[in-house]
Amino acid sequence: MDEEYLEAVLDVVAAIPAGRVMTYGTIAEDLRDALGRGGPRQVGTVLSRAGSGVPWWRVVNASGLPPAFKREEALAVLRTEGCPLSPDGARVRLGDALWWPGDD
DNA sequence: ACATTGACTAATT
DNA sequence: TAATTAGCCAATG
Repeated sequence: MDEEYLEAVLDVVAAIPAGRVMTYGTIAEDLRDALGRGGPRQVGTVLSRAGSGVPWWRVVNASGLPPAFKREEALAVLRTEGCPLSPDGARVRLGDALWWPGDD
C-alpha cells in the first residue's frame, strides 16, 4: 500500500462532517473509482494503522456498527457530535447519518 | 512465492 | 433479528 492510497483515505475520512458517518464500503468504492484499486478491508487496514489525528469513529461498517475494539467509546463520541443513533443507542442510523462527498 | 489474517460485505439460513 | 458462509483485496510473515 503506497502513500497515495493512504493519503486518499485520510483525506476522505477527514472530510466527513461531525454527526455524519461513512461506511468502509462506500469509501472503498470512491477510492476504487479514483485510484482503480482497494477494497473495504484496505480502508480498515489503513485506519487501523493511521493512529491518532484521524476521526476514525466517523467510519462504520455496513451494519452501522463502529470498530469492535472501541465501539462503546466511538458511539459515545458520535452521540456527543449529535450523530443519529438507533433507539437502543448501540448502532448508527445509516439511513439518516450516512454521508458522502458533496452531500451536505 | 505461499499461507494466513483482517477496524469488510452481501447473501443465506 | 441474528448467526453462518463465501467472496473479497492487500498486508504480513
